[in-house]
Amino acid sequence: MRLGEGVEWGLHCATVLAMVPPGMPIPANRLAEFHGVPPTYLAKILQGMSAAGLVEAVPGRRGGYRLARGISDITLLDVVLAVDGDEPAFRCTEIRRRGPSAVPARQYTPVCTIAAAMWEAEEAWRDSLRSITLADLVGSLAQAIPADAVRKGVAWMQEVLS
Amino acid sequence: MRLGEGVEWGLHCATVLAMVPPGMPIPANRLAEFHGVPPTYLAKILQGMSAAGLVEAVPGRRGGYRLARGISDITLLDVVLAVDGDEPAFRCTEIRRRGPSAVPARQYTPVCTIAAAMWEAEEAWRDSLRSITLADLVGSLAQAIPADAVRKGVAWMQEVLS
DNA sequence: GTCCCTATACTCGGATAGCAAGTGTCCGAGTATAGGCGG
DNA sequence: CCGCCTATACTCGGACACTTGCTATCCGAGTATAGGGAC
Repeated sequence: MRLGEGVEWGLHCATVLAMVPPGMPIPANRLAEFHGVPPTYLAKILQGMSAAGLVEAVPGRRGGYRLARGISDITLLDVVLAVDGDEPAFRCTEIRRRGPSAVPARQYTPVCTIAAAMWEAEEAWRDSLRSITLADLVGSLAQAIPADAVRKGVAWMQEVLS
Repeated sequence: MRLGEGVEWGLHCATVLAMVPPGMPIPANRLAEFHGVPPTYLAKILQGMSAAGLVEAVPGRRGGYRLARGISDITLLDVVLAVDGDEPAFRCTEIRRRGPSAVPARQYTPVCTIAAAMWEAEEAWRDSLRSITLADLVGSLAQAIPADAVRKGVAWMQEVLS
């Protein structure tokens, strides 16, 4: 199982957007520089988050991206699904109905037992991600980020957005 | 997030191996026919399960694959990790240490807060899969599989393995 | 001094290549079996 | 009739193509801003 590389970027960008003054848009270019990632590809990630209604794009000169909802109304699951897609990880192709033991379709249970177990596990994963909001993350990070890093980050932001 | 196609096949094969008389080897070719999947690719999947110590390969004429452990000692997580690999889905590339806010490495917490949250969710997923054994699956399937399908499957097995 | 207009520079958005990994396939090495042969 | 030997057919295992989707990039459409000019 593999999660796209962009998920990490999307999460970090959402965190940054949750830390700056609310309503203040930040260009994708600046977010890319801030994280040291390819600007053009990060733009694609942010487009996905915009399409999912997580962030809203502000066009024009002083434009950029800003959160579309409050930091308590955005969960980690929202970001992950927006970036990576909301298709289930386990794909059931109903192979139980194929081969020499196949019987008419109406005799089968609606969902395959194996698939049910796999999807239940996925639901546990989703529940865990759903239980953490950007607000929680900001709270934890306030303790975790080195003071010097905060200082340098704030200074850089104020400089490039002047 | 996407799980490989072979995971489904591996799970169904493990289930079949858990239902036949213990110690009885079944060739990969028969398992492929039984499930209606490409034989050559399924062989690759079973090789992975063999390398992981889940099933053991019996060479020679009446050979095939059989479970290497009791059906109560094999969990869904074992099968999934054997087929799909045990790398974590979320890959942290430590982008927090890059860009203009970077500070010396010793000032950072050992693990990124975001990565910790993601990995905790993965652990919930693993816990859910770990809690279900092949024995549990066999018990559930005994109720779920149509009686006609069982009859046809057993008859086919006895015929091709004669 | 104030208002309006225009040109600009910057932003997002979608369409376009490159590449790695999953998907699918093949052939060779090895072994238990089945049959035949000799005793 | 019994035991041994050989040839066979079947098995797994690893090495080899192909396709999908992730990764990365570019250029065009649209807009808020900044400056200049007119009143």
